[in-house]
Amino acid sequence: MKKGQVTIRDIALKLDISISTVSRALRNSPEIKLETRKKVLRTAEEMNYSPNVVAQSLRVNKTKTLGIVVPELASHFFAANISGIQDTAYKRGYNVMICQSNENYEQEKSDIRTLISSRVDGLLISLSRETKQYEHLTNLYEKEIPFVLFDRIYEELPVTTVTVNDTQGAYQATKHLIGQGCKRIAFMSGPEGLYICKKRLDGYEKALREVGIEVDPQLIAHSDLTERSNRSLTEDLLKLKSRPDAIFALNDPVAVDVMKVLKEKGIKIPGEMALVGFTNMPFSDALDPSLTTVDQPAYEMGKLAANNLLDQLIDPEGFQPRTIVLETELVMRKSSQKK
Amino acid sequence: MKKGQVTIRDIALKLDISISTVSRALRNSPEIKLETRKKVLRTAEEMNYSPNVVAQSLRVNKTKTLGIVVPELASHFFAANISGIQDTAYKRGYNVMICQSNENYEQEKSDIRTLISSRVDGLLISLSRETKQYEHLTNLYEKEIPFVLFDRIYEELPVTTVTVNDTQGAYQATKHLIGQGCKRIAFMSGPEGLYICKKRLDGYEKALREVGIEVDPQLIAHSDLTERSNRSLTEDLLKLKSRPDAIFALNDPVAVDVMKVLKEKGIKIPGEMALVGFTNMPFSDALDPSLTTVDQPAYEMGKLAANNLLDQLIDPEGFQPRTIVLETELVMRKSSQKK
DNA sequence: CTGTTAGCGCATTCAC
DNA sequence: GTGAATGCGCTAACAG
Repeated sequence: MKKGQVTIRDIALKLDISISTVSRALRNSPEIKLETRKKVLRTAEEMNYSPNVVAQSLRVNKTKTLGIVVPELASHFFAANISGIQDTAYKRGYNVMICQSNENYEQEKSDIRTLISSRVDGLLISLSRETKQYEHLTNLYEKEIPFVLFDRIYEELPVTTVTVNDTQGAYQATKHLIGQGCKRIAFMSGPEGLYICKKRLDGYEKALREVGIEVDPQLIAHSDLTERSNRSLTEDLLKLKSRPDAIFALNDPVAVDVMKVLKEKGIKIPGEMALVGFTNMPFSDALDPSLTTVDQPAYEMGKLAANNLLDQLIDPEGFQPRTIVLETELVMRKSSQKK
Repeated sequence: MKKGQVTIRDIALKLDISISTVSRALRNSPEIKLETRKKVLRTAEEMNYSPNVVAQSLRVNKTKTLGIVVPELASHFFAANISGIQDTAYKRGYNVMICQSNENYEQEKSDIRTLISSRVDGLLISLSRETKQYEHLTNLYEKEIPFVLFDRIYEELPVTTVTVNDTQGAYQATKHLIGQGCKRIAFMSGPEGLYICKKRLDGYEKALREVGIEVDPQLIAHSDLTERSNRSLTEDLLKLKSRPDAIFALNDPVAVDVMKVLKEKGIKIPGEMALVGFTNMPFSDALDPSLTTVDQPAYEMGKLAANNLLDQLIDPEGFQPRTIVLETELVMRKSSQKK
């Protein structure tokens, strides 16, 4: 921040009028003579005036910035979320401040603390995979700091949440595999506590039960989502006496790791093993075979989350928490089509 | 931002001491009695005090936040850059405020204006592909607002820049293709004005000249980087009487589009057409054939850019602009190996 | 070691 | 329609 920045005081001095007049003129207050306003606007322009948002924020007790906490930035899904949030916020005159928890609970708490100190007007949060306690969220709630949860949510609080219909998506995927004639469908999941894992497991089980296939715990793997873990669990699945004929992966990155192992072992996809992912990340269509997956509208999620938070900020009284669930869509490609 | 936030005044009142003592205790000023400090810290904790960074910023004329302007958030390369910046900033006590220009010059200008209004202490900027004028940058420079350019840079200003050695990377890639026996190597580039396009073209040409291959303008395509453009230009290359036997793509996303067209046409990769990308994005190794590419250390770039900006902020006198060029590394995979 | 005072830049009463 | 005065929460002289 430069010291030399011009202030409304400088403008007032130059025009020999009062600070308050300048302030009013700049804010297009109706009580200012058109002439004066024009004069002020012009000299502001000339002097290259740029309002000090920090001072404004202190004065009006609002920063017009949203805080974002995501597990990770360099994941396409979250990047797309943030992109949606940022575009929306910008359009409505808000800035965004971003923190990543790096999937770490302590970091997540610290991020929230930092953003609160920065007095963001509201928060958009997607939980880390380590997060199993939620005092930091109840705390926010009690302090009446507006926040919205998205994707990796916590359900026990009356706040707005935005997710995709994870259960439905997993159901569609599993149903599709069944339709392809698969009998032993494995689910390569993530950490058991994670919201999306639970929901997707529900959908997976529902689809199986519906056609009378018993859920076999051996076919459900809980990866910690590292490539190492994804790979070794895939190998474990392959070692089963009664090997699966399909794998439904928690998300596309996991599916990619599974695919790599299958290819290395010379297992034909989808012939010997059908494969379905979740997310529809870019380039999932460029894999070979192209990856069947459940499309998750990440940008749209970010947009919705931001718009709902902003609505709440603008009209706190009229606010009612919403549970927004976006529908998913199965994108059928080659990795699962046996016919 | 909640009205109910406790201030140092509240703490002072409760402890019946002065505001400044509280302030000093909180900041671990050495002139405060240990006992008082402890007392203050404890009640601050009890009262759930969170310092008002806005007020601090106004007072000290520093916000401890960095502004970031990137063309796009949902691109892995920039997301990884930002991740590096964010981690680094956070470690050194800074926040980041992020804007995306969406590859639009006007938006880029507007983003910078917004961040300046927010009084960020410094900026990290990667230019949009539309940016062909640079007054907004010279303007920043004249105002003495510290900023660093990365990846998509402008060279005519004495500011710190961080890039990879684009020329060298392109040279390595082309050299490698030549080594594989390719005789007619096409370069699928992007907008001519873009820094990285110019630099990579240099490397490409250098490698060709070195072995006495004449640069054929027909083999150099300038895509606008949309899938549509990438595809149609690929098709154009295939229609040439003297068809290329290799394509070096500006980056991995372009390479993916090229690969799709080649596969659709049944052209063997690398047999009939070798292919090399640039970036080493995630999953470029999961493509089939796996993509030979030039690795670009995006996270590292962000880290370096942030650290250099922060150094400049902390010691403005001792500051000298640096031109930081990271070395690239050719990652040889299947899409280019004929032997 | 601690308290008093001033002021960062701005929006907003309250006067006139 | 405009100006003077006040204070947002905090830090930093200046006193003692």
